[in-house]
Amino acid sequence: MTDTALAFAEHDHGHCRETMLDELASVAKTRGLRLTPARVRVLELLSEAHQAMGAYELLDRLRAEGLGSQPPVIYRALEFLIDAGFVHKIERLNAYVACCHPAHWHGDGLGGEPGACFLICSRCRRVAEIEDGALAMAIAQAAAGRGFAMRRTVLEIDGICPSCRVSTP
Amino acid sequence: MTDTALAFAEHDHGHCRETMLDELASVAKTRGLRLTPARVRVLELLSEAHQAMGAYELLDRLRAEGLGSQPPVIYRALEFLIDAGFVHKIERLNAYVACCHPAHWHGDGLGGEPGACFLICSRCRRVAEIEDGALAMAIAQAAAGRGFAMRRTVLEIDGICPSCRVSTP
DNA sequence: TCAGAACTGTTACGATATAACAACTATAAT
DNA sequence: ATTATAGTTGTTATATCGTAACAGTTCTGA
Repeated sequence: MTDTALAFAEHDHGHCRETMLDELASVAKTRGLRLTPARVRVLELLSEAHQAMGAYELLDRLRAEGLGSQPPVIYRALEFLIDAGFVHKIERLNAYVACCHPAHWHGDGLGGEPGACFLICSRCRRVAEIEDGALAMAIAQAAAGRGFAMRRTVLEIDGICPSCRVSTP
Repeated sequence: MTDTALAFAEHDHGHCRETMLDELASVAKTRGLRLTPARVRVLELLSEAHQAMGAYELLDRLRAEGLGSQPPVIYRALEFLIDAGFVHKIERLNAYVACCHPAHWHGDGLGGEPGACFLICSRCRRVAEIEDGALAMAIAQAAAGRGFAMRRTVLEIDGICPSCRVSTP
C-alpha cells in the first residue's frame, strides 16, 4: 500500500500511534530530549487523527485531561514535536499533523525539513504526506537554477482524495 | 532578464505599478468588476513594494489616506484582488503580494490558480513569483499518480535570494 | 549538592481574520 | 424616469491564532 493510499484509507490508527510513540521515545533518548505528558499526548492525538488539528482544538483536549490550559502549553508542545521532526504545520490550514515517517529524519539541526509535501482533502479533511523524488528534484532545480539558496519548502496541494472521489459526486 | 532576477533586483517599480493598474482596469472592464479607490490603492501599494505585506500594514496605509479604517475594508479589497488574479497570499507569512503576470491569467472561475510558486528571501523579505513548466508538471503528476484530484497548490520556498547571497556572508 | 539547563504555569497581549447587519450606490430592465 | 437587484461600504463586535515575559519548579550532570 502506498503512502497516500494508506493515509487516505481507513486503517489501524492504534498501530500508527504505537509506532510513533516508540520512535519518539527512541529519538528523545538518543538526542537527550525530555518527554513530558503533554508532548506525548499531543503526538498521540495527532497520530490517531490523521487529520490536521488546530492548536486550540488540541489544547481543549489537553485541558480536559488536566495536562494544561493556557495557549503556551500547546504551542510549546508543538514546537518541540516539530523541531524533533514528528509534526508538521500545514500553513494553509493553520493546523498541525503528525509526520508519517519521522524515522527517515532529514533534519539538519537548522529547523528545516526540505521536502515535505502534503495532499489535503477538502472533503474529508484528511492530510497525506507524500515522498516523491522527482518532485523534490524539480523543486530543488527550480530554486537552484535561479540562483536561489533553498532552505525550507512548503508544498500543500488542495483537492479531493481518492476515497472521497469514489464515494461522493 | 528572467522573472526571478527581475523580482529580486532593483528596478523601476513605477513601471510595474502602471502596467498592473492598466491591466486591472482592462480586466475589470471586460469582466464587469468594479474598481474602487481602496481596491486600486491596495494593488498600487503591493505593486510598488515587491514584498509581502501584511493585511494590517496595508490597512494602516489606507487609514492614513482616509480610504478605510476597519479590518473588513482591507480583507475585502484583498479578496477582490485575489479572486481577480492580481494578488496572491503567501501562507507562510500571512501576507500578500502582487501577482507578477496577471495577464497570463489561468483562472477557471473556481478560485484556483493551479501553479503559483514563490521564492521568499528571508534576508530581504522580497518575494519572487516564478513560472516553471517542469515543476508544474512534477506537481501535477505527483497528485494524479496517487489518484488525488488537485485543485489548488501552495508552493513556497524559503531561502536566500541571489542578490542577498552575493551581498552578505 | 549544587549549578545550570530545561520545563511549567500563568498573565497579559499582539496579530490575523470573519460574522453580521444596516445603509448606500451603481446597473440594467422595465 | 423608476425601480429591482446585486454589489459595495461602514461599523461593531468577536473569533481565531500565536507570543512575550517572568516567576517558580524539576531534571541532569559535574
